[in-house]
Amino acid sequence: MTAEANPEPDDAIDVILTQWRRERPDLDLSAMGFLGRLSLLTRAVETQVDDMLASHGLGRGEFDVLAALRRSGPPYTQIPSELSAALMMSRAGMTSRLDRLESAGLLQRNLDPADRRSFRVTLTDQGRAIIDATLTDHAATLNRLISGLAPEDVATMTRILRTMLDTVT
Amino acid sequence: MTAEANPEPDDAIDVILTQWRRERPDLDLSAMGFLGRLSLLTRAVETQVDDMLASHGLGRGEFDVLAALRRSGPPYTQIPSELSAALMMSRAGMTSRLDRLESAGLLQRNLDPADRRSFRVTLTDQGRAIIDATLTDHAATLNRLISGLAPEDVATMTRILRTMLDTVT
DNA sequence: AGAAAATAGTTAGCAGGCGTACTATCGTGG
DNA sequence: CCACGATAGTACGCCTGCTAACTATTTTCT
Repeated sequence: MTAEANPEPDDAIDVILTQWRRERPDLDLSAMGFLGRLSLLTRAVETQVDDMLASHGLGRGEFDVLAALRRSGPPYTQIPSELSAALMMSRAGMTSRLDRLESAGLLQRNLDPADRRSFRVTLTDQGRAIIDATLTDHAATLNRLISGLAPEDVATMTRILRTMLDTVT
Repeated sequence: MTAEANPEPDDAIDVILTQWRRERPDLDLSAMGFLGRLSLLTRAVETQVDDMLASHGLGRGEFDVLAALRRSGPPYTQIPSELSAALMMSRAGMTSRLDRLESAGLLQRNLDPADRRSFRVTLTDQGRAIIDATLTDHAATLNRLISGLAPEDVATMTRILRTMLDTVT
């Protein structure tokens, strides 16, 4: 590999693909480069988001719960099953997230007058303040992460990702 | 939203973005749709890969270790620190992965003649057989996941992902 | 109406990461 | 040449997710 002024130099994934070509020339690697980079990028994005959230005292799980309540609009109330379904996680996991957030004073569990098996989970004023501040920072962080991309590339990616999500799910 | 024959109907992310526009019209959401779909897609891909790996009796962590050893070529040997660095994880986590894989008989830890602090981790014949069979299935799974995409879309995505990885990392 | 099935939430125990602290060994600057 | 900082691996305890099992309640079906 002695290319001069190669516009796309080898990255970590290229190195791995070269190894596979040598060791397993029978494999069709056409998807591996794409999906490997997808995975690496998601990991990098999540790391940066997690750092930003940590500066607001939140973990990603907690942030997701507060954001789901916030975007549902006033009175910022959902029941635990709705939240676990919206965030694609187990109800047991939601129980412990809610425990943490309630201990931190960011939300309340009140009795559900319509269903005595359930609760009404509501943002406190403090929770509302924290999620609103964090969201401002969050949007800025995400925008910074894509700032190196041409706007048409963002549009293209969005279109393709939408297609893939449709077929994969 | 009463568009007829909309070529791109609303998906889960569109619904969320609509909520944010109503609740937080001050936020610049241009990155959120893109990165939200990126995250969802990665999650979907990982779920499918994990299911495939489970049918070979492997977790993703174990698979990654075996694959790193396999693609390093004969004699399929690395030291634990190399592996933890290559897989971007802590050495403590690598210790427990290696414990599991050694108990399962898929690799061996031998003394490193050159450095008595370290070990030489090597695939066993059984480990070699399992990773080779799993890799065949893995490549097929990844190719199936992108089978709904036009080849030029795969190339476009790869180019953009490469750019982003460069800037984000 | 009443039995049976479904649903809501929690608890308990397991899994697999991480950071920290520790021991053993290596390498290097005086 | 040897003391001391860096490095390799590990044990320990914590965190946060999961599944399974359980109780309480609601819904459905006959």
